[in-house]
Amino acid sequence: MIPPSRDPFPHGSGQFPHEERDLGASAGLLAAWFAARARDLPWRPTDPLRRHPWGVLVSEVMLQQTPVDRVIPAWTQWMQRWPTPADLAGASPADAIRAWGRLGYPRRAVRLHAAAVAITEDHGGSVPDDAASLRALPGVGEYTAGAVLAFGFGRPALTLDTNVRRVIARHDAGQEFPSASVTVGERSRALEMMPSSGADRWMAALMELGALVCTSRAPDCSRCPLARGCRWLALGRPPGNAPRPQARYAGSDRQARGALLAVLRAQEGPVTQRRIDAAWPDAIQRARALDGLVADGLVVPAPRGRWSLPAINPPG
DNA sequence: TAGTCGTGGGT
DNA sequence: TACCCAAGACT
Repeated sequence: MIPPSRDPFPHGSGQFPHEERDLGASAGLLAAWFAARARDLPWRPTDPLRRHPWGVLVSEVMLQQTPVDRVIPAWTQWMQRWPTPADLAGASPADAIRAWGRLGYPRRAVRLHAAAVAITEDHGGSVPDDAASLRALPGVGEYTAGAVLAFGFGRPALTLDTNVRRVIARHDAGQEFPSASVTVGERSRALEMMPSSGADRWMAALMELGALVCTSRAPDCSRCPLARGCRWLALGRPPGNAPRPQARYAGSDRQARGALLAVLRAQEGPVTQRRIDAAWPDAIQRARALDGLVADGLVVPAPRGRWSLPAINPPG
């Protein structure tokens, strides 16, 4: 059940006041803008016949909460080193964690490696092209599965990421921010608006618009191709339900984990407990962080009380 | 569902 | 200086 106050369309789509000019009706304007302004990102092949689902999957996992500018060089090196899922599956998780570098949220590297193993063992080395199989891969949720289907295979799949959801919330619902999580109403309305052909480009264009123009903090409505039909702009851009702020990072377990893992990444072999102890001052928090890293498969115990990145694929 | 999980650049 | 934010997934 959706709390009425969180649903951007509390009266249902049938009574939507601007239904005659929602985003679906502006697809042409959006397509023209995208053709002129889309960034040339390396995982976006200019030739639709040369789609690369593996490259798309790698990019989408890297882009989970990490800005595009930092993903580009990491993705390029990753794809040169592991051009197919089988190539990555043949490497160790430790190699993947080190190649992940400082993209952040390194559990994603472990999951991407595990996904490569699953693709190799269960799907003949080819990225699966159905939603259920994609969702079964480690680290692949609703958004990423849709993105692989749409951008990797050209299928008409929803990619309701934070950008798309923000553009829809503003343009169609007149609200500054979308709700905390995707609602069933959002899915159904987006499906209704999705064009019958070129749905993948429509999703990519909405995403690009949210990333470049309709940004979270400083939207530039003067450069927006959809400004004329934007309900939020027409209402005078009223402030809305701001998303919950992130937890403080300084002094957090996350920072402790990052400090410990940085030591493991920098050294080729196992690391002594002394080196671990020197990486974070608080012993209680340090132990908690190390436990978490082990639980996440980022660190494994080594002989003589030492610690290392997982050099061998875990069983299962 | 709300909390957890990195990192660095922008304001 | 302190936030704020970035193509989410998982529990």
